[in-house]
Amino acid sequence: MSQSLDRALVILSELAKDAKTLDQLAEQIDVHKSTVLRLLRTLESHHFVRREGARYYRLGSALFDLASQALEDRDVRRSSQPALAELNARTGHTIHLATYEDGEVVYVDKYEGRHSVRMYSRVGKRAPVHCTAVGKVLVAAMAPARRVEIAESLDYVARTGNTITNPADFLAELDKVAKHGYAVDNAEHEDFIHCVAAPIRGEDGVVLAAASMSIPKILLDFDGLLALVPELVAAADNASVHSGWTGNTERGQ
Amino acid sequence: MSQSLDRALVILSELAKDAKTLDQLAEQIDVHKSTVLRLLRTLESHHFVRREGARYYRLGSALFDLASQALEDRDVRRSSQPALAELNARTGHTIHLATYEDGEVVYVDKYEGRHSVRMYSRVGKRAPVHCTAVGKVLVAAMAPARRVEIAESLDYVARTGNTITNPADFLAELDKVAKHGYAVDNAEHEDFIHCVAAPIRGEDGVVLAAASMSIPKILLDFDGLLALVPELVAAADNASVHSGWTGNTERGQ
DNA sequence: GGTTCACGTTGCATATTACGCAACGACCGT
DNA sequence: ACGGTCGTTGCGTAATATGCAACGTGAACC
Repeated sequence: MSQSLDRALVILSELAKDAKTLDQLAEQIDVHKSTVLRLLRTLESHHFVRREGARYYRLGSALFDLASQALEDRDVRRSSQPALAELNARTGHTIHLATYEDGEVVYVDKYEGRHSVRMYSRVGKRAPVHCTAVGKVLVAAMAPARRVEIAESLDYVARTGNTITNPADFLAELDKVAKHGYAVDNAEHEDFIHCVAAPIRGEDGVVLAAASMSIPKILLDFDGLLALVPELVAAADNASVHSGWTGNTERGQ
Repeated sequence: MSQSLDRALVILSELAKDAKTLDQLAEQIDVHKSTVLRLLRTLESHHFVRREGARYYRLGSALFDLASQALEDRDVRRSSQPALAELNARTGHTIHLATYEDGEVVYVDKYEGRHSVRMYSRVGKRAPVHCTAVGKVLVAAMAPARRVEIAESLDYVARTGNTITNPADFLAELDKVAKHGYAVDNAEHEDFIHCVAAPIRGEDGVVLAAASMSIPKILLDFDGLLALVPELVAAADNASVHSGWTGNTERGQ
């Protein structure tokens, strides 16, 4: 809708990948150097980008200034922190905290695992709902009608051989998730990793977010993964309590 | 330089303070609603803002996506992490990691203290160099000529009764800092808080960043603060080693 | 249940604003 | 000293963002 703003935002995404020169940027987004220069100058004046030496541009400090304010808003993040940090410290596995945002999952927090297998995830990154444990948990928490609506609007990109690729299977999976109170991603997103996830609830039992543990398959087989479910659910419930959840703890099987 | 982009960036800062409605934003930045709406739509399409309900706008996930990428770039942050986290865990005090960026200090990382006295600082926030311990450390590390240049370009806003308010005093302070290898902020920035800071060095001894401990005066008097200097310096040196510093450990007194 | 706000939203005409161009200038390497 | 590679500038043009006024929509109130 606003061309120059749009271009500026594209520039920011480009710079996120790597520091770039004016010419490189101009070529990549296919606009004249002078235009890019003007945009960069405006961005720079607000500290959204900074120059490195004479030619390179990098993302600036305003980004993490705004980001840390934006994150403080997300109360789940803070209230879940102790429980998740503890789980991470005790198990040494990678923990993600995620929320649902129009058709996708957004990672709101991440606790790096000790066995640092490079995982392509990051706070702020988005991922599909159909092939992630957190995605399943979040959608499973919605009203049946909404589930169907979402299930039918998805893209079902097959990330691995195990990825669910049609609405019917996805809805069936969601039923299971809703019944059991946790979700599994059996290498449906990335080939060498499987995950379990559980919901974090706030007042009135509304699901605010989902917490997951991601473990390389080489490190733990599927049965071993399932054995971790109780620990994860316990941590998620603990986080729920700190997030305003007052529902009964003896959840019906 | 680019009006619409400029306005959009202002909108983002406004939203950082609090979620706002279209009308509120239009009034605050003094442009027509329809204009704001178009900007918001573009921002929304890139996930820089998100709608909350029908009327409220909030900062979106793209911000922390970019921010975490931007922060990963700043290697000091990662390499200093273990040493600073340890110091924070052991002492329970608030630790800041900061870098210098055109005339100001930028907080790159923060480890919250246990005695959670509300401090008005945040990752990404900027602060003046003349009244912060980290600022003194960073400027003191520069060549004498550059120090003078900076000292003369500063604003010297008096934040408290102790704030240094002229170039001569600031330069004298910098000499002391350079000589001792650490800096003190004796309630020069905020009335009830004093700090100590030390440099973190990389290859060739270049100062990459400064680490500081901030402590409420009620909790510890000035002598007590000074007594913490060795611990801080040790942690900073440790961080230096992990940041590529190979200089001699027996620094001349 | 109807009336009234308080918003968000749309289409359109205007000129302001951002655009691309081409020439300039700074810097670096040879 | 020369060529090349970038960043930078001024300018005329027209595309683009703007403000306006009218329209929807939802909630609140009587």
